[in-house]
Amino acid sequence: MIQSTSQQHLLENLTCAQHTAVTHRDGPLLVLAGPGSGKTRVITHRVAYLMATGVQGEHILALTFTNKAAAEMRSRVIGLVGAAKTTICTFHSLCARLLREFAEELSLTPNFSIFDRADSLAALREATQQSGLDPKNWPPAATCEKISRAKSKLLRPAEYQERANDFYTKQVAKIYRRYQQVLESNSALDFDDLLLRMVDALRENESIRRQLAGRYRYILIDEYQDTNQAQYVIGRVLCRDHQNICATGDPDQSIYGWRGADISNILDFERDFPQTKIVRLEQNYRSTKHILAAADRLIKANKLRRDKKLWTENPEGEKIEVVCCADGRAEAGYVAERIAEYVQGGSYNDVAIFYRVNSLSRPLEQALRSAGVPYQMVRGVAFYARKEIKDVLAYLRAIVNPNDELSLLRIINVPARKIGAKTVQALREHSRRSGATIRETLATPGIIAGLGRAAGPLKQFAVLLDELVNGPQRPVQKVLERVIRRTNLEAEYSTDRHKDGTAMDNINELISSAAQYDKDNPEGNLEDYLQQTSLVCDVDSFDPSQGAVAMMTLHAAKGLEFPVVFMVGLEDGLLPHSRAAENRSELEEERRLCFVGMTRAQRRLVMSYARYRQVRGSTNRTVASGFLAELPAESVRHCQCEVSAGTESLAKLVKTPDALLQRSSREGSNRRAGRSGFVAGLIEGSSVYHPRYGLGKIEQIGRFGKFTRAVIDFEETGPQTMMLEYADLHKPTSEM
DNA sequence: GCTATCTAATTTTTT
DNA sequence: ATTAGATAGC
Repeated sequence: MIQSTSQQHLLENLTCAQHTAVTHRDGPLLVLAGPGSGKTRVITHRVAYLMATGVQGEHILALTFTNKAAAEMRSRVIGLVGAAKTTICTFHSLCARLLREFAEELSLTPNFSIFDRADSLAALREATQQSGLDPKNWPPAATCEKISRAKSKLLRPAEYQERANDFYTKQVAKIYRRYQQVLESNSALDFDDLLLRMVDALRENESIRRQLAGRYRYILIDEYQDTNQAQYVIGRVLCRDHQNICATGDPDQSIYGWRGADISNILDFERDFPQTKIVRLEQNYRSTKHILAAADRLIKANKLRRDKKLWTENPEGEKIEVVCCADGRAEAGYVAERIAEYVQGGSYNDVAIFYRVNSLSRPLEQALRSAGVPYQMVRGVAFYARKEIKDVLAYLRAIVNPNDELSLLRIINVPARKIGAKTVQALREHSRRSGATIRETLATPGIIAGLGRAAGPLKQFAVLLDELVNGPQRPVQKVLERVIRRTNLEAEYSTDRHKDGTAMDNINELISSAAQYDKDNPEGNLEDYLQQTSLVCDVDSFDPSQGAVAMMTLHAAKGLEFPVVFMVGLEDGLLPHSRAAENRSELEEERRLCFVGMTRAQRRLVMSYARYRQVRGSTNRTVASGFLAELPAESVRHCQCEVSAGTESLAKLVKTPDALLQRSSREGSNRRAGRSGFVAGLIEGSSVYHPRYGLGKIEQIGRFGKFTRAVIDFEETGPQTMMLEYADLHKPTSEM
């Protein structure tokens, strides 16, 4: 076969197996790719190769699970072929986009809102009450999970109800039905609906299916082991005509079973798609021999799996370190110390810390902060979950989607404009009786006038909304600024004794992200912007170029790699998590999670556990994770973390202060509200030690809003005013 | 209607 | 330990 130079260039430096996967042209292809085996490279080169051999870019669809992965893939494809019209995105954003495109044929309103988890919970609370049940006995969070699982298995309320045998499930079915009505009346879809409605569209509307099958002639799906039933059907139906589906994944890295991911999708791929070409990528280019051998041994303990051999030609490297620490604080201090020592002012990018549950990040944050180690927490959703951000976005949603009552009711009294619960209740009652939306009721002077002293504020609110709706709708940045100014949110958040002023910082951050959006999407509009913000996830916010240590959950770590990895909290009940230890398949998923974490490491891997761990305030004795015992002894070095680092070692330097201050948390950007009131029994005259300013005496101490404000006279620098948070203070140990 | 204080419930992972 | 929701007092 004659190949052009550009094609040859694409195939350079590929191993035999990679070459096969890249050059496979038509028909189903399954790439079983072990960790660090060059999977992303295969996908991107395959896309480029398809294009080099005559496939139009716009006929290629590559689906990922996170926007981050999509962005990464897109930039790598662009690096190979230059600008491409290829669709590379997540399942959810593809569906959101297509549902808007075909809204009319699907009798959907194109400006539908996308409810995130918090919105869904609110809607569920509503649905539970409407079903005559008390949310106390039917917690929305639990119901939400049930419904989500049902949806990911394509079970509608009717089918779910049919299958409900016990009382509890029957009630959930009732709530489920109601919940769908609530979504419907808000013109809203939740995350699962995006997939579900797409499945419906593809199954029931042959013309849409045809169009899309013609548009997307080559389909690539990454992390196939994490697809759920709905995603499986979407992939399968889209390629029915041409069978050009390329799935990549690794059954050993399936960690989303709890979210409805069905591992049998990848295991049964050959059966679903006859004449599948299977390519196995087992050579690892990422990790040292010790790391890979240990991870491989661990995963071999899983019974429900097909064995494969992972191997590498990389050097042997250092042994894995398994560290036993006294408690969580000592563990965090140890990690911080080791990082500082490893990096030595060099590149913090190289280091990552993983944990099973988010709550473990707290002591780590404190330790890193006081050790002066820059860090970055991968928690994108947390930003969009903040009150002030949700408030501003709710205004946008109310503008775009007049049926979105959830958003409307959220902001009807934000900032406070004297429209209280009673008035809202009355308003809803009127709407319910007349069948009109709240928005319409708001525009009916006759009704408003009958609502007593709230009439004025309601009228003003209606006028405000109209103004916003009729104002310019782009660029998004301008719309945001207008909303913030006109609604007085700006005044509310900046001048007000609003916490510590972070609220306005966050809003400003939102505005600059909107500006970025406008830049990236010259054709963008509000709907699209809202869609993007609702579909961001944790990893999306991770920026490896920041020069900071990355901290994230094990789930968020998938797909990433770092030269140095710390895994903390290797304890029974935490890394196999207690909620997952009940049955074999859940335990095996925990083991896969551990496997995923370990295989992120390139050169160094440190796994630690603490003998005592604080859970919800109280300290408990722990047992080391059973997974540690499954690692091969010859690749592991056990060590003991002798003294708790940080606080206690500091204490030894000091004569006898009454309290130790951590480096002030107000300095960093990662602020967290502390506890109110006076702390640690500090009074005027108390002596304190601060890691930066040294010894000092409290001259004045008092309350400042939620915080304690102290003027401290330091021996070195003289008097300083400091805001103290509970989290910043420690009692020195007694034996000094 | 708003605010400050008390209480109960919570924590597995997330598109 | 932290936080959301409930309650009481302004």
